[in-house]
Amino acid sequence: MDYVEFQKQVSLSKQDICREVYADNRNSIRVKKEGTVVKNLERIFDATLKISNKKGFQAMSMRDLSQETNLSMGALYSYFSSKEELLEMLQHQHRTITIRILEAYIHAQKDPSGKLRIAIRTHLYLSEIMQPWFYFSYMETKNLSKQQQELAIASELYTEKIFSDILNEGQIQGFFQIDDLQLTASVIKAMLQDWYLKRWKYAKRKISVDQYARFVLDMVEAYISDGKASQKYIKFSEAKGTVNELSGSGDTLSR
Amino acid sequence: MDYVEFQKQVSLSKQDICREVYADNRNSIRVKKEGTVVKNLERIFDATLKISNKKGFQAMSMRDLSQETNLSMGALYSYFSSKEELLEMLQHQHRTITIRILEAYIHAQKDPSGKLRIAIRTHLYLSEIMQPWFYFSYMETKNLSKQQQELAIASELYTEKIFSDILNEGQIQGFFQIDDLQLTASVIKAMLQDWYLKRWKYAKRKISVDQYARFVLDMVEAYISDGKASQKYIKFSEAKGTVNELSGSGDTLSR
DNA sequence: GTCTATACACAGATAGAC
DNA sequence: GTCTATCTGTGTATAGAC
Repeated sequence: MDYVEFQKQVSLSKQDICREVYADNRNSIRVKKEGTVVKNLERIFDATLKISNKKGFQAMSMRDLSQETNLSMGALYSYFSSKEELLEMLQHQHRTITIRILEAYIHAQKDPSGKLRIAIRTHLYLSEIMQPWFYFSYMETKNLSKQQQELAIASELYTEKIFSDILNEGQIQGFFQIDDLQLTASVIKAMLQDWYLKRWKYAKRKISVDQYARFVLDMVEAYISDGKASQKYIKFSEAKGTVNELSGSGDTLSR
Repeated sequence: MDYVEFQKQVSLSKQDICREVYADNRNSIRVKKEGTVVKNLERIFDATLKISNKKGFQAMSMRDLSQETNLSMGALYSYFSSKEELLEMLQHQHRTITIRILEAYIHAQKDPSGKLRIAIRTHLYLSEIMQPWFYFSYMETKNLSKQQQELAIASELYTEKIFSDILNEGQIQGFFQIDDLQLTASVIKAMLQDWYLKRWKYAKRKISVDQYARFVLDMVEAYISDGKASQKYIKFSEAKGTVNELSGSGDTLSR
């Protein structure tokens, strides 16, 4: 699987995301026509991510948002009851999508080597498609309430555990040779995060997400491989992995 | 060199830092008694880092800062002319100290393996001593002016170049075997950053900075080593490195 | 469903007493 | 050198017209 293939498979559109948000918030959103809601939520999310990722969510005023979306402040407040709620909607949606897609792809794999490979690629590819969402979630965690911060932390640890579970499985089955599973999973996450946190840098250098994925895999494999045998196995298994297609339609997220 | 040894060598105290800031800003700081300035700057910096790292610099009001420092708002404004200037002081000081100490330690090393090892350890140890400063600089870059943001980016790239230069030297001398120098330097940085960005996580798991340093070194060495020979060389060279002592006095930064 | 106009709380910053 | 009191702009949020 490469990035182009991943994009086709998930075809995760902005509309899809906004429809899902509407479904989850029918009570708090005062506007009732789905078409209108989806259209405006898309503008609101786009604008929020754009402005916040430039100068921070706290620094983005509702007047800024009003101008960027071409919606009045009154109109904005019929889609959420407070600025904080807008923040929570974005964070929640990001977490939900990430977990869902990551798990779907990993579960389609049988062996630990394939799982590890696909987990790393899926995370990178998803963060490529939804870069503004990933960046936003990371940088704006502080602005959440205590309660919502706990959720963000739990999600971070959960994702890490997905990786350490795979590593553990591979260790038990004798494919990997790892001293500290948790620490290994932790730095894998750090490398994945760098991709969306330092996007400007990689873009400037014209590093593609596939190049980066290849690099991370090489580095991780060099560390966890116990001699030539298991290393050969991993390299070989990269060729034969397949993934079930996932549902979705509409145009893709881009930025 | 381990962390305890590093701490003794640098003995980088809060007073030292504040004295330096005073020296750099004699014109803009209205208070003239050095003792008073140093004492109050220390309170101001402590409070700013504490509040900002919890809820963000933008979200910290001058009234928050006034309460935490036990200084009136009027008093605060005799140490800086605007909130933005306070931000710049912290960022500038952090960059200056980091570069100075990193370079001092690296230049004391002869061979690339020693340089790489000491560069990684020095960066980790310094970010351990000054964790609030590192975290702050990373998270608050957005709030800087365009001009100041350029400086922050330049600094980020400069640090990365320190690493890629070392890797390049090792490559030329035949110790390292690396496909992409820049990408390798980039993920090394990502791993170093994770240490101060996710401090809560490592603290909870009781991972010491020395454990983390050992782990990063192992991972990097596994990747850049070309067979057993060079790997042995690196491992061996770890034992014999020494570093010149650096000046400084007073109590150490802690948090 | 969206707009305009406005309430009112709080931000950063300063003047002048002590 | 520090404080108190206050100026003025901007923030979030809402009411009520259309």
